[in-house]
Amino acid sequence: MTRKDFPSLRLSDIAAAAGVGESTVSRVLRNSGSVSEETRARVRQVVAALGYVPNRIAGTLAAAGSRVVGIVVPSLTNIVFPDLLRGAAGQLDLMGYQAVIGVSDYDGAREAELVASMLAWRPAAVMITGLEHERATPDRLRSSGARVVEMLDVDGEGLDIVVGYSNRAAAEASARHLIGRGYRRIGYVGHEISRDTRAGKRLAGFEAELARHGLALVARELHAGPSSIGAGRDGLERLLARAPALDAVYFSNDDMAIGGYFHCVARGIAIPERLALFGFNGLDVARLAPQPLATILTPRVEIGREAARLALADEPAATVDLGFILIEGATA
Amino acid sequence: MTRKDFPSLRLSDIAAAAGVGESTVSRVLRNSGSVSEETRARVRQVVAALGYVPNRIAGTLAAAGSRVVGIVVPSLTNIVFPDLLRGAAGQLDLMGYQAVIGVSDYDGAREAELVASMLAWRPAAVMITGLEHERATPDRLRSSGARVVEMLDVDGEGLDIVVGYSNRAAAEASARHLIGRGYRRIGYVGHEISRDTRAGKRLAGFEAELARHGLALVARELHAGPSSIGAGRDGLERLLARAPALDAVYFSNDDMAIGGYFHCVARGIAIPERLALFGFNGLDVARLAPQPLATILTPRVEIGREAARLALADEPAATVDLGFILIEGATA
DNA sequence: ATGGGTGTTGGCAGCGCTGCCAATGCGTGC
DNA sequence: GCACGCATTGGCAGCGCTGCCAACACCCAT
Repeated sequence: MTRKDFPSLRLSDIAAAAGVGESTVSRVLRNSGSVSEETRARVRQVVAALGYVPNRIAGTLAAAGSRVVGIVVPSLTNIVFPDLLRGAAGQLDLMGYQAVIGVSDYDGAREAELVASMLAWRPAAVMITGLEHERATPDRLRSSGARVVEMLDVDGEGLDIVVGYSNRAAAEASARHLIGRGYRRIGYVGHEISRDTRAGKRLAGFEAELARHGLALVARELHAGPSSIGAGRDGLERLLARAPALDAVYFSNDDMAIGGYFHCVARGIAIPERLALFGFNGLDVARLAPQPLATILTPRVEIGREAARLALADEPAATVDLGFILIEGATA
Repeated sequence: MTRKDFPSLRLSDIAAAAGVGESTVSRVLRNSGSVSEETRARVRQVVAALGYVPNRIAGTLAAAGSRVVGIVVPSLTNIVFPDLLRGAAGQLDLMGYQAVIGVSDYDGAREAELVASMLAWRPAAVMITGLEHERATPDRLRSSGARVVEMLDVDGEGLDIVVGYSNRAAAEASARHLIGRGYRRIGYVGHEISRDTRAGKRLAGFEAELARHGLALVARELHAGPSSIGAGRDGLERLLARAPALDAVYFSNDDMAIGGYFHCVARGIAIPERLALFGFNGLDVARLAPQPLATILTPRVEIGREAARLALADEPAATVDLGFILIEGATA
């Protein structure tokens, strides 16, 4: 079968077949204006019989306002972002909008490009993650007329709507928890904090809280790449080789922490007696491990949902902090 | 700041500012046709100075062919689908296309709706998962003129392009592996196989292979909901309560299997001596566990990438089997 | 009978771009 | 000197729909 010149049906075909005007068909399809029950039924029947699918490209152009929302996430490898997407897509769907996605690989330039190409679709809103963006991005967004939602971080200035939690506060809470349990020789295993700015903020918050208690990180191990279970596993191994006397380790997130946990189990390192572990995100895998990981549960799906809702609501700019929950677990 | 009537720039504004015709600006923006280097530079400069973003809605309507591809996945909870999306989105991006996504929650009716609403955007292609769809879906797709790619399963008839692996063959290989290792009292822990038809095919293939060796499943436990680590953990617990003498368990996928593994570790059940475990998908978490899970590695990212490539290539319908790799691991 | 609602319907401009065609200027070959 | 080809450019119809306005039929109150 060839792929060209498809004789696609148009509104006027339906109008002709139903013996009504185009406007009437349009009204029926959009459930707007008043149309008699009889006419409505007839048009519906013709639409179904011919299998007509309205062309939303044309509709959008004419109506000057698209039912599309662009979403740019830094990664799809960490389940955090699919969770966010899930919340957003579900809510958008409910409101009759469609999600267009882009993956930036934690690259600001890539994000800028993706935002630009999404704006070409004149989306009703653009949803991005974090508050730090390349120079051009805010300007482009502002002059587009689209609502903008920044997700997952409330530590800083937003462009329009911000929905997330405080990475700083979460890290501080983590530090206080470890200190409260008596841990003093604390290390850190993380990934590229220059690209993942939220992880960077957590590290900064964690260190600041340690400092307030007269402590400092004993050692740190940074993986040059995105977070992963493997990176956490290897990272902890290297960290312990350099600083064997640690009594606790703070990880940049749960992926890393689960890797660390696996390393300890494999090596027979007693948790939490010999070494305590603390993560971030509250992933299923962390919460259901034989020893539930001490971590911070973030309301990712809710953030996506609320972000989508606010993006399409006609409300003023605002910052919404959805908070987090510290899960004590059994590893710290 | 109000959100209405944004004085968006149009092609004609750029043309006027640059002192050229609209066609020339259009040619510059699309790198098509011949334009003198001098004019090209001038137009580019004006576009940059004014921050003009072409309206792709209008462009698409005029050119009758959109640079959009619709992707419908059943879930985002299982990392398998984000992986698929990642492969697809990356490749689409490379080819200058945009991905519009929908999540069907393993519901055929929902899938049908999502497909319909995507077709309203006149996508160049639609990518969906599996070969089983609601009655209306294939008809709609066929009459849309869009290329169709069905992913993750090659066991059956496809509509157009099919990219995946054989769930049946993978399950048979799993069964042979367990049998070859001497396991005979085999159980199954799975999730709703009526909705996740690929998991259903694996179960059928597994049982068929057992039968060929004169064996049958000793017991099975089905969770009434999507797969998850928690479901696998609880499922194995219930299964063992009913059938304590099992020597191996086949899981519907790695999420379930990891849950089972966690259950065994928590309960001190020796793996694989007392009980062998076998999963499906080859997730990171399974491969990096203290005892790597015996599982089947599926090329999900590659499937997404290849599916996107073929969807936009001008080639005839075809089925591409990207195979799978059996990972022996340490749990079976 | 008249005027003015009310519900229903059709006509048509125009959304911002692209594709096609015509117009122009200029160099070449005979 | 003339016809022709080529590179470059501009004009404009039209993609399929929506929004606006006018038209019409009917009903009710006056």
